[in-house]
Amino acid sequence: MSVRTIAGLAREGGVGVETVRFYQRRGLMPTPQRWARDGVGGGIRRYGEEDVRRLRFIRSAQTAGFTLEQIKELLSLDAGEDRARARRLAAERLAALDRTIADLEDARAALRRLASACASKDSGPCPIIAAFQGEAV
Amino acid sequence: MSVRTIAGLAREGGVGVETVRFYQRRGLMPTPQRWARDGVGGGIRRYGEEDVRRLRFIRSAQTAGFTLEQIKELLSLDAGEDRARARRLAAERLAALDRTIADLEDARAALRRLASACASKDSGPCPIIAAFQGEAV
DNA sequence: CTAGGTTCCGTATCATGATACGGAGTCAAG
DNA sequence: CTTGACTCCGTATCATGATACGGAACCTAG
Repeated sequence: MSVRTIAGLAREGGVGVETVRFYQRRGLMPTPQRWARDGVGGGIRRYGEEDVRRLRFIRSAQTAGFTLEQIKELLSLDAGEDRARARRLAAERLAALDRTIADLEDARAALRRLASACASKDSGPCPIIAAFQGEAV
Repeated sequence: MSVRTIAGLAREGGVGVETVRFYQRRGLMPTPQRWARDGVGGGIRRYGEEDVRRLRFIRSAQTAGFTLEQIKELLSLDAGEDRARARRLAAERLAALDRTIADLEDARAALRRLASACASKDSGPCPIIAAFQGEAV
């Protein structure tokens, strides 16, 4: 499985074909040469392991909260020389990520309060809004 | 500070005036009666503490990952009797939240790998994509 | 009582990430 | 050498959450 079409690439990356094409238009994924047959015209584009890794990286970086624009920059840095820039992007995202995780943990606590406030009985008012009020800011 | 206009409400809720109006259109925030003066015509709408709490709840619930549609339902449940439904929504979101937090922690680990892989020197290629490859699936 | 800042309201536009559509080209199996 | 699935490409549309605009009504200070 070293060479695949766009559908195979999409499958391995866990996205749809249209999404791969969307990334190509945005400059996040390469648009390889068409595999010309003997004569005229282009054929079908082929993709390799490198492309699968790249696609998976995009998904991971998205999870980390990078926007597609930032991911595009990271991809260009991957090959480039500007380690300082790469480090700075990583550090910024790391800080933002830590804030996000802290916020989500507050939210989790609120949800637990909500769940336990509504735990017993099957009817009667359930103070949903109140359960979210005691949050650390 | 018990009565305020939309601008005051927005400020206390940490959002813009247009956002409050957007929530009103979406049915997330009430559109109170205009404070009619003596005679004809409406006046300006006024908002109280209750509205501030409601607005802040919306922001918190958003942080918890609820969509505006789901938040709308939560708000209707807050006053209602269907504790079972409320509990189920909370449990579902809690599970999703735990998955999200786990994903973000993986992402954080990847970012740390990236930072340390690029730590020394100020130039030369920096294996950004590779830093994201060793993730727990 | 008038000038200015707000409010109100409908409608339009944006940003981000993705998905849909349709027609022409390509390919592989039968 | 056809048929049916897939590719390619441009363009259109969606979903979500938010912001902008513009004119009429309103309200308050001076």
